[in-house]
Amino acid sequence: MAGDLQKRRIPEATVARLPVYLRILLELAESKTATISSERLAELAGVNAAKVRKDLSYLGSYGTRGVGYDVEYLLFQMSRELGLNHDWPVVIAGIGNLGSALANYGGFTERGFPVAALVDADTTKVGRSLGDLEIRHVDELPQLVDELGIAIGVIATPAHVAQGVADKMAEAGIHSVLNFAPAVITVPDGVSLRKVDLAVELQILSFYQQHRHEQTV
Amino acid sequence: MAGDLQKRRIPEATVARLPVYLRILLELAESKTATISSERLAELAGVNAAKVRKDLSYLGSYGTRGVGYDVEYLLFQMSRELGLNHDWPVVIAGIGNLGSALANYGGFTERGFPVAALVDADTTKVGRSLGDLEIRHVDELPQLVDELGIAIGVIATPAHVAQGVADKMAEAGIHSVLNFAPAVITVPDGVSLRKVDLAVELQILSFYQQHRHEQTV
DNA sequence: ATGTGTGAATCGGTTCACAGCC
DNA sequence: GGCTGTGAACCGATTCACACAT
Repeated sequence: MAGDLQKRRIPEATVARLPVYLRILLELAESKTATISSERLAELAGVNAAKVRKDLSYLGSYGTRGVGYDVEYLLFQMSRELGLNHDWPVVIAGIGNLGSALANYGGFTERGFPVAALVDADTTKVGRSLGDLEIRHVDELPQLVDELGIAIGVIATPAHVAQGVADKMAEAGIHSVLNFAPAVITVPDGVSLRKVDLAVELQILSFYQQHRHEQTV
Repeated sequence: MAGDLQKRRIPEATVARLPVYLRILLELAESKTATISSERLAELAGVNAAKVRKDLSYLGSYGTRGVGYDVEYLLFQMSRELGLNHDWPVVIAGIGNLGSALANYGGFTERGFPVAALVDADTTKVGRSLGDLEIRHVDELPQLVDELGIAIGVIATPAHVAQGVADKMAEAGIHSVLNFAPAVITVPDGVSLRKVDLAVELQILSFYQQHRHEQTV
C-alpha cells in the first residue's frame, strides 16, 4: 500500500456531513464506545445507513465487515481528512450584535477555531476590548493574517459593506470565508465561501408553514 | 381545464433560493427599477440565468418574453408564495450568548419575524428582561404559542437539551423549528426543521482549506 | 450470522438549447 | 431582436441490493 495519492475526490454533500459524523464519534468516544455500525451511526446522524457507508467509504475502507467501525480509528482518520489536527485561527469582521456574540461564543475555540482577531471599520469601536481581544481596524487585516496565521474570515458586518470586507480578506490572503451578512458576495478563485443567512432560513420555514396543507410526504 | 389546483410542487432547492431573489427584488424596487431580466437577476443572485428562469417558472408565468420580469409584480407573487404577507412571530429558546444576540438582532423583526417571546429553563434567568421582553420559563410554551400566535421556534440552547426543547415546541403546536444547537434533533411529522451549525460550517471550510492544492475546479 | 463496500438503478436538480411570444 | 418558458440531456447524489470479508 504505497500511499493513497488523491485517489478519491470526496463529493460536496459528503463533506458537509463529515462534521456531523465527527461530532457523534466524539460523543461515542467519550462514552467509551469502541465500535459502531453504520446502522447505529446513521440513526444518530439522522440519515440512512447506506449513506453512512458510502460517505465513510470515501475516506477509505476503515470498517470491518461483520463488526462495524472502530470509533477511535475512524475519529482519527476523519479528523485528519477534515484538517482538524491543528487549529485554524479565525478573524471576525464586524463587531456589532452578531459579531460580538460570535466572539464570545465558546463553541468555536472549543472545536479548534480560536478567535484570534476582531476587526471593524468603525473607528469608535477600534481600540475597545472584547474578552481578551482588542478590536482592530479592518485595514490591519494583512498584518493580522500574517502575524496570527489567520486562516478563516467570518463576516458579520451589515450587508452593504460585506463585499468590501470579503475583498479585503481575500487580498490579505484569507482562503476561507464564512458570510453572515444578508448579501450575495463573490470571492476570487481559490477562496472557499460559505454563507449563513438567518432571515433566509426563517423565510424557508415560512414557505413550508404556508404550504402545510399540501402534503409534505 | 378546471383551474390549476396544486399544479406545481416547488422543488426544495428552488424554495431555498427564493428568499435570495426576494431580497434582491426588494433592493431593485427601492432603487426604482421597473423590470429585470433573468440574466441580470442571476448575476445579482450569484447563479446562472437558466436556473433563475426555471425557479421563477415554478411560481407561474410572470415574465414577459423580450422584456423580462416586472419587479413589483414578481415581488408580490413571491412574497405571497413565501407566506410573507403577514408576520410570523418567533420564540427563542435558550437565552445564552447566542440566544441574546439573536433576540437583539434587528434583522428578524425587520423581515417579518418579530421575536415575540424568550424562554429558558434556567430559573435564575426567568423574569429578567431583554429588550422589551421578559424571559419566561420554557414550560410556559403552550400558553405563549397560544396567546402570541407563535409560529416558529428557534433553539439556541446547549446541545444536550436541544431535543427536549424541540419536543416541547412540537407539543406546544409549533410547526417550524430552526435549530442552532450543535446536535442532531428530530421532530414529528408535519413539523419543518432547519439547522444552522456554526462549527460545522467552519469544519467544512477547514476541509477545503486542507485540500486546497487538489484543484477545486 | 453480521455488517461493510460498492456497482447498478434511481432520483432530484442543473444546464442546454430552442420554440414561442413580445 | 430579445428574453422567457420548458422539454431533453446531463450530472451529482441517494438508495438499492448483494457479493464479500470476518
